[in-house]
Amino acid sequence: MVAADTLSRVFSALADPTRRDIVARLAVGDATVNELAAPYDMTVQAVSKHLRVLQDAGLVSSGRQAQRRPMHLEADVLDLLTTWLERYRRQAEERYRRLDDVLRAMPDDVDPMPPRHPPDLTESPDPTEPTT
Amino acid sequence: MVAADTLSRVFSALADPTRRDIVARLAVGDATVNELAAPYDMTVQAVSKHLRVLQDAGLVSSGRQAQRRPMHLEADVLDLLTTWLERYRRQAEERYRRLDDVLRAMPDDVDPMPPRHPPDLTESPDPTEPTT
DNA sequence: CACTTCCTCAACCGATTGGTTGAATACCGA
DNA sequence: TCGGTATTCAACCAATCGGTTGAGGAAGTG
Repeated sequence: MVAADTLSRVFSALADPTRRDIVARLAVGDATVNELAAPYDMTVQAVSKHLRVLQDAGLVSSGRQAQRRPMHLEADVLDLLTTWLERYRRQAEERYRRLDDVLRAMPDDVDPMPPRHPPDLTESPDPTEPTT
Repeated sequence: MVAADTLSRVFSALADPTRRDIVARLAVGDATVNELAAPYDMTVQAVSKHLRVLQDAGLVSSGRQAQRRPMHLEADVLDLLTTWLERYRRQAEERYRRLDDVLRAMPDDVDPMPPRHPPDLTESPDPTEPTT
C-alpha cells in the first residue's frame, strides 16, 4: 500500500487481528512496545512493525520516557470510520424502508422488477472518494 | 488471508478504495457487474474479483436475472464494525475523561507519570478476539 | 567506561493481493 | 442453431504483507 488515503490505511490497519487486539489493549491504557509484545507468539520486531502500521494510520502515537516508547491510542481516527459506515448503513436502511413502502402500496398485477436497468446507476456519483 | 474471521474480512474488504466506492454505489441501489465496472479504468474481471471479496466478507449478495447478476448490499454486516469501533472509541473516551478528573483533583507536587508499569497491562485481556 | 534494556532498521522469505489476458460457461434472441 | 451478452474461471505477474534473523542506536546503570 503506497501513499493510500487515510480511510484505506485505517481500514487496512484494523484488518489484522493482532493489530485489533493491540488497539483493544491500548484502549485500556498506554503501554510500551515490550509490554504489548509479551502476550503474542511472535518477535518484538514483528509487533513493532504492527505498531508502525497503526501509527501510519494515525491510530496510535508514541511518547518517550527514557528508552521506553509508551504507545497511546488516538481514538479520534475511529470517528472517521464510524462516519463512513453510518453514512452507507443509513442510506441502505432508508432505501430498504422506501422499497418496503413501494411494495406495500403496489397493486398485485405489477411486475416488481423492471426487466432492464433497475435504477440509472450509470450516472451515479463519480468513482473518486467523497473524502468529506 | 486464508479463513480469516469475519471482522478481518470485512475490514480488509473495505480497505480498498474501489471496493468502498462499489459499496457506496450499491447503497444507492442494486446493480449488475457490468454496470458497476463501467466507471473504472480496469477490466470487468477485476471488478468481478472485487465483488467476490465483498461477497466473502458478507457485504454483498448476488441475485440472478437471466445472464445478469444484480449485486445487492447487505448493510447488516456494517453493524459488526460499528459495534467494534464504538466499543473502543467509548472506552478510550471514558479513560480520557477519568484521566482528566485525576489531573484536575491532583495536588501539584505529584509526578503525573509513574516511572514504571503505568497500568498492569501484562494481565490484560487475552490476545484471542472477544468475538462477542 | 562496559553492560544491559528497549526499540528500530535492513534484508530476506513465502503467501496474499490486485491487476492482467485468454478461455469457458450460461443465458437470451434471431 | 448460431451469435451476442454477462459473468466467471484459470494462469500469470509485480507489489505488498506478515513474519523471521541479525545488526545497530539510544538511554539508564554498574
